[in-house]
Amino acid sequence: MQEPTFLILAALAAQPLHGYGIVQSVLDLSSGEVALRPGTLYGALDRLAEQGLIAVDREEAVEGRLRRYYRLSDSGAGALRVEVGRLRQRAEAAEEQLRQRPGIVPGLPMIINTGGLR
Amino acid sequence: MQEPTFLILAALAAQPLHGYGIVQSVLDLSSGEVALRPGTLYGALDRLAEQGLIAVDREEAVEGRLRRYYRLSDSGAGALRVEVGRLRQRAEAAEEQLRQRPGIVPGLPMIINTGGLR
DNA sequence: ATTCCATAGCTCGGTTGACGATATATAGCG
DNA sequence: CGCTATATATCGTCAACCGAGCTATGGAAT
Repeated sequence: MQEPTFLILAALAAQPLHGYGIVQSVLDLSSGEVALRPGTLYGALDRLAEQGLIAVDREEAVEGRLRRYYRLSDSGAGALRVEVGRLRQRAEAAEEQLRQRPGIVPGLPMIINTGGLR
Repeated sequence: MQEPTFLILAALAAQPLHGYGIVQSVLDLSSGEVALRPGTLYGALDRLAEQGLIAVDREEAVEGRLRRYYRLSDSGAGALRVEVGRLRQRAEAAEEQLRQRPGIVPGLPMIINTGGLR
């Protein structure tokens, strides 16, 4: 699961949202780092609905415009929880590796002949 | 950055490794979940070297077979640290959303007429 | 008045990156 | 003799993300 997909599920975890609301929520959840493009959003929404991780909650007509609300399904919440665990585990493993990373080895002290002695 | 790429960088963080060694290390780091295929590995290795995140450390000839060791560059280590931070933040944000998730609402108590009164 | 921005939805084509399959080659084990 | 492990590499496919573009309304700014 990629980042946009993960964040869409996360956005829907708290409450049902319509497309534009998801974009706003994801922007918020990602500290402004992830701005979902329409292609990404609707592609993911179709895919996730097909997989049963999300479902259409309801459709509202507000001022002539249609608002389609999506809701996270129970299996979607499960998938999200699994993914959160993965992220945690990966982050920890990587940090442990970085801790073992050899830093700048000082080596033998360097003696520079400045030509001062003659 | 996707999971395989992230794990390759993580594997190289502790010490230089050759291709097959990376596969073993990634398997270990991911609790046995991620088994890198050759296509993924060598594709990623080429890409990461091109981006300057990794570099060829040395080449050894062991029993006629070539072993090409890769090493994480400083910018690669930086990229990995940034990514670890991202993962942490995403996991936390998603968990907070899940905490806000409405559970099973009990609703009004159900009164069932069993037909016992008459 | 007109332009711009925010809200709100959607389609299409391109690119990236992961994946599966396949190939090659050696060593060791059963 | 075949299987497994070690070791590297290529090819074609596919999923997913991205950018660009389109339609539409309402309010604010120019």
